Amino acid sequence: MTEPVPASTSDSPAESTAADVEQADVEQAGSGLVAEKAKRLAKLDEMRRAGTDPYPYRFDRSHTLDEVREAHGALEPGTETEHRVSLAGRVMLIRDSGKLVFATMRDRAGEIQLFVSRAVVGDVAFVTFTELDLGDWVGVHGTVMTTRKGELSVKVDGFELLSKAVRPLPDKWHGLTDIDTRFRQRYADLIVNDEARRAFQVRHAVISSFRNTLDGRGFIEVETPVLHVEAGGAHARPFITHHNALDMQLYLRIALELHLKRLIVGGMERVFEIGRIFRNEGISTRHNPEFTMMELYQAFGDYTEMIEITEALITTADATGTSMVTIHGGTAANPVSATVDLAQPWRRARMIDLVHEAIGVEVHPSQPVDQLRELAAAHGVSCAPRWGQGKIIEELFEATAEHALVRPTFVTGHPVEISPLARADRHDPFLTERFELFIGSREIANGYSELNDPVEQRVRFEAEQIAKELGDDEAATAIDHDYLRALEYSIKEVILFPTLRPEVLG
RNA sequence: GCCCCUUUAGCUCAAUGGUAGAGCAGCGGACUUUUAAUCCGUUGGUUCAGGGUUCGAGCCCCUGAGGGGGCACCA
Repeated sequence: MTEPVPASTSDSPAESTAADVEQADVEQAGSGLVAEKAKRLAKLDEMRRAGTDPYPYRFDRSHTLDEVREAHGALEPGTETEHRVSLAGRVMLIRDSGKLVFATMRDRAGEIQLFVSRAVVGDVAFVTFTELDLGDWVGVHGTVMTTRKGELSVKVDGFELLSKAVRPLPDKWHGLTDIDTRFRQRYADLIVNDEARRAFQVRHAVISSFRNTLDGRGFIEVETPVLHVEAGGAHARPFITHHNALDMQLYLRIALELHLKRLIVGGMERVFEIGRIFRNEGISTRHNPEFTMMELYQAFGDYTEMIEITEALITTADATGTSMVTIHGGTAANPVSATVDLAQPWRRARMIDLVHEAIGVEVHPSQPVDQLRELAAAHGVSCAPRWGQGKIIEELFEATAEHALVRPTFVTGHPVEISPLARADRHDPFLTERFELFIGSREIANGYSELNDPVEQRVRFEAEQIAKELGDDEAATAIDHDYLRALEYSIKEVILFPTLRPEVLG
């Protein structure tokens, strides 16, 4: 990054040039990178001496690169048009063949080839163009054409540097592969890795679709506090912070739930929030201390309606333009892939039935606990002494059935023991009206008919000894409502700047 | 937190304990339809850090740091 010279400084650019500053670094480190930067900084000084601003204030483009491709993508090879365009983009590749230079330019939406002929732009401008570096941003003027091979190009007749890149790009073919470097220098990752850019476009499309879908169903988007007096709504260790004026300890929220429920109490009937939450736990490729979660709550419905909404949210968010997707799941040792048409109805199955399918033996929370313990042991699941039937069934499910849930599957009927907030199944008092959506062997959504009997809720909480959840009683006991906690985004590939250990800059 | 793997040029990667290399990028040269352009030449290194063994360490040993994977926990 080049710092602009402050207007008040008495140093003139000629007395203290960027190249001079860099020269000290050359002597210090002497690496190829420093030498390369020094060359590019010297070019900047040269341009300024010649009266050209290497970082001009503005460039008015006529089209984005995908617009040009859309309008002229069908041109026959060897076509010249009169269509004039002004385009802006970053120089990604240069192919110099003497008196003719080809360059690949890219903006956020596409790429196009620049056709720069010495005979067209003139000797001086041609040399200037060949002095561009990979990574520079340029604005070009010219006409749309195709080469003999049919490559859509712009025959450049004028151009200007829009922003000089002082640091070289990563390998033009391999890009950046080191995951650590990709996250630390996300800007470089976004420049060279198509998949990195695409992930965030898809993420935006999905969230935008969620908003549209919920808006169409009468949901209101809200923002609730991030700073909580009590960190509730989930089981997780919170971040602790402090408010000076109140001299009070506060927690960063670990869930959206508590305030959204209060809004249901207040009669808003249908609300949702897409918000950042914070959990002070381990960091891994799939766990970031801060991540985005969506929760939505609807009064008067039950969990079957929430299942329907969940399926609609995802099938409507066709960010890829097709309902056919390939899903990767299974385990690391035994990966499984499935190509699925999301438009087909998704399977719904009770947890106990999935366990039955997997091990060939029927299970139910009403069974004697010793019987389930033996079954668990037979499948390599070691049980803690305090575990009841419900917990053992869940562990059996995770050990024997979960990995096979590659296609979207709603797992329902979780045992009461492991679902302290869910209402009992109206047909089976040992189970709850709850679901978890599994896609690719991973849980991505969770919801239920909420327990709304205050006495029963208190009994459950006390039985579970979940002290932190007790703060939720006020909201839970005041009204009759159902809720869904739905979709969560959890992988770092959709987080632009994941939390990393501080980098030591040499 | 535990186990395994890993860290070499700007990037992607090599290198039996015996002079640290290649491709790309960069630099110089040739080329007016290339497209990872091609061809010829060429610069560039605190081999993550600190100790140790050895005549000699990128390589072996110890300690530490960063990263990746797995387990545990979760989302």
